[in-house]
Amino acid sequence: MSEVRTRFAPSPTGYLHVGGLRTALFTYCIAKKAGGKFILRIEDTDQERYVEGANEVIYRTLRAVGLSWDEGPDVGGDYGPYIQTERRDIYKEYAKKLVELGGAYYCFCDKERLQELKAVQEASGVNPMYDRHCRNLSKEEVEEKLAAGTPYVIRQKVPLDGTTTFHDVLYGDITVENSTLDDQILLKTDGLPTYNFANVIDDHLMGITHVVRGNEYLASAPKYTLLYKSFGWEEPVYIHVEHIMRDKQHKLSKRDGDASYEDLINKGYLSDAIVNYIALLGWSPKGEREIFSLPELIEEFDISGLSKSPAIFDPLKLRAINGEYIRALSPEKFLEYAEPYIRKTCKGDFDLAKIAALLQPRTEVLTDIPDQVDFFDEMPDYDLSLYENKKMKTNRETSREVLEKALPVIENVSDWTVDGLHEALFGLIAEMGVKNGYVLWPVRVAITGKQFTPGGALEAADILGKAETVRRLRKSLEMLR
RNA sequence: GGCCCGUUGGUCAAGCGGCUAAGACACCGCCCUUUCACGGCGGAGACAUGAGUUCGAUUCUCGUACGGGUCACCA
Repeated sequence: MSEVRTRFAPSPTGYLHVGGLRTALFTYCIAKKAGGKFILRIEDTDQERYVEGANEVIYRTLRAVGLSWDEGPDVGGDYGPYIQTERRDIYKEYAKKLVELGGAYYCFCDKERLQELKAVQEASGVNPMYDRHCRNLSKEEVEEKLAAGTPYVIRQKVPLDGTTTFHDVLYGDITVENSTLDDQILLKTDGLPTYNFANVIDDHLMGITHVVRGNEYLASAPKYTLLYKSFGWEEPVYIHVEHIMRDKQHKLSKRDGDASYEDLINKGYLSDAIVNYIALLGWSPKGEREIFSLPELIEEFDISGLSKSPAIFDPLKLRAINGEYIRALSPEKFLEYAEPYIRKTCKGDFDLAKIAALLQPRTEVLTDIPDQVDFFDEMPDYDLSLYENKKMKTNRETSREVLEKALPVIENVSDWTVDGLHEALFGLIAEMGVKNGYVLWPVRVAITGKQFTPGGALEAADILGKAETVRRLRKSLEMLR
């Protein structure tokens, strides 16, 4: 059996949609699991949509997630070039060959005629299709127009009757009537191929064995099958994957602002978590585990786990998975990720490692961080009602009393560590014969000014330092008096 | 509209003729606990629908409904 070769073939739009990324991921896994090759090909035959620097976005993203390609534009390979605009002569050659083989023909209809035709067809409720006006031009007529320099396209010569069947791994055999198939354009006036032609030529020439692509190509797949037949080529294995949706009705789209890999990174998600999550959309592993690194994904991946129905992208689930990844990070690594976010609201000279340690179990996405650490630089103005806590049995009165007792105790702490503070305050708690929260709640409120904080009174005091802690306690006590 | 495809809890999903129909996220409750988290335990919640095949259908077939895709010199 020959080597498995798969390809990811994005068009450079300057934007890598998570749906595309997921397709790339599945494609990559299929190749790697089989010990095969993963190829990157850039489909840039639409010159009007050319976007400067778009290829770099693709390279950068795939590298960031670890999908390394064995062959591609920047790394080369035996089947290049890997950018379609650099292959235009190849397509032309094969288009002409197809004409000779009887699978295609020259068409000289201009866009105006086509537009009128379409308008008429639509008006009469007929499915818009090319009327095959040029399908039966004589060889002489064609030569003549060609010689005269008439602009032309090359169209596929679809059989007038009969059916075409193609096979998809997930959907099985799908059969359609040839009469429903249009004589689609293969080679455009500008000499470049359409996707419909280029993908067939390239996949064949590049020895692609498995084609993974979005479900939107399902409808045109029979036309590709016909093309392979005309050339006498063997078809690759097809795997059409369903879309990732925003909700039941709409695909996840650019305008939602979280449809690209980079959008997600900017929202504070970790690369590995994104990959892990999107793998779970439309695919499910055999067991119950759902956290997988890329190598584990390759190991675990199986086409039979792919789903035929669309999956709705659930940001909440991504958050949860991201949280798992964050918690699994080493403290050092987490600090590295967290520091820029901490620094957004906490500029002071604090022990960031300690802050990060408190943050790590409380962070699902990195962007959760700034709001959690905004009290370190300066205590926010807070409402005294914060001292009222039913469960702790505290109110403003009890808090004032407690703080009055706690202040001297805290001022006396010489070992300013969580342990030292623990010893001192728990001493007071024991002495007073009250519950921990009765003392610790008001202390925490008094030095943080917040209802919720990462860590408790001891941790906050430890990080704030003695001088600042005492200053805040005094200030809060003033407010309570 | 024609053609193609899909439909298991709110979401992702397992299931491949016989199960009390997994699991995860979210939700609710309890425990842990100095807040919030983390962690632990428990709970509620689903086979779109109608026929047929069968001793037996979530699973097979057909219809219906709903949803999606596609009908470009875009990919």
